[in-house]
Amino acid sequence: MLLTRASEYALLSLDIIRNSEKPQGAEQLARELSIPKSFLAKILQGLAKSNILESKKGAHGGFIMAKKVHEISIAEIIVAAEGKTPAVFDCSQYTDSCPNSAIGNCNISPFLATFQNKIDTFLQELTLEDIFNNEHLPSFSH
Amino acid sequence: MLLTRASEYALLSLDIIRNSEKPQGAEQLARELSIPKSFLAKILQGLAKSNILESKKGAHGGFIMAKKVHEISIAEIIVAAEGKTPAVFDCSQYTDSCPNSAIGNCNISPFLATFQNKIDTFLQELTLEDIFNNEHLPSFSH
DNA sequence: TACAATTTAGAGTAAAATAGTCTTAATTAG
DNA sequence: CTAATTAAGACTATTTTACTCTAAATTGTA
Repeated sequence: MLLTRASEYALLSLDIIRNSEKPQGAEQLARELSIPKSFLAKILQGLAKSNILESKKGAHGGFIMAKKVHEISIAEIIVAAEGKTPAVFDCSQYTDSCPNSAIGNCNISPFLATFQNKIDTFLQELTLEDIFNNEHLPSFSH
Repeated sequence: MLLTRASEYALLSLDIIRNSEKPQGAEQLARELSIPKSFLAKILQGLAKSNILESKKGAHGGFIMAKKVHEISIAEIIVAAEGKTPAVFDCSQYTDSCPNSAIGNCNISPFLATFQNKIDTFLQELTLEDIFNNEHLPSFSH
């Protein structure tokens, strides 16, 4: 799978946070979404580090949006949640077992690069605002 | 990652087989590509079952193309190699831990469906002929 | 000022997926 | 008949995913 639960939880959390006035705590969000609190806390930390969320420590603390929803791309959310760009196939991970030692330069590299680029572009052009407003999802008919 | 080594090995093997007159054996292909023979054999079996390759048993046996390269989509190669369609994120795998028990029907479902459909379409429209001929790779500029 | 509620950081763990291996059986050209 | 090959399926090792746990730092409020 291209995405893991980290991205799922990040997006579901952001959907709640964007609609809240007060800071939302990890525990509260975890309860509302029925997902593990410790795991969610880690993910929210990542979103805060990436300046998608702003965190408030201490009593009545929690997380609020650090930017407006139309200023946040889905790409940056996923990168923050996953800790890396979601890859179609990462040759560089297999440096010592690449057939022909042709990393990034074999016969299937152009295809992989095109495919990866297509995904990157799609995710960069979509904002957090778009995905909760179906009409704004880009069509894929052409 | 969306794809595993199975798809990589399948595509690299098909690139050799499509350019060969004689049936190519698993051992021969594995040597040429410097990849594990037993693993490759499994992948080639899958391609044969999916009617992408034709297998010839016995002495001087091996694999030849079962169809023309322009009749084989990249989608069907990947499905045959991976044993399933490559998924962006498969909710149905988490039936008993879906936040809100809203499988396929939560707030991020429309986004996931659109994303998945985009990938499916891209792979279905590409043929084995296309990917080794860079000029035919669809542009991603628009 | 003390305390309770919170985030932060980092190490640790269990389950699942990936990337293989190995063995035995079936088939077939020569 | 035999050597070369694919087919099938069980098995194993490594890596990734999906968490948990603990201790420390921060901060609003009594």
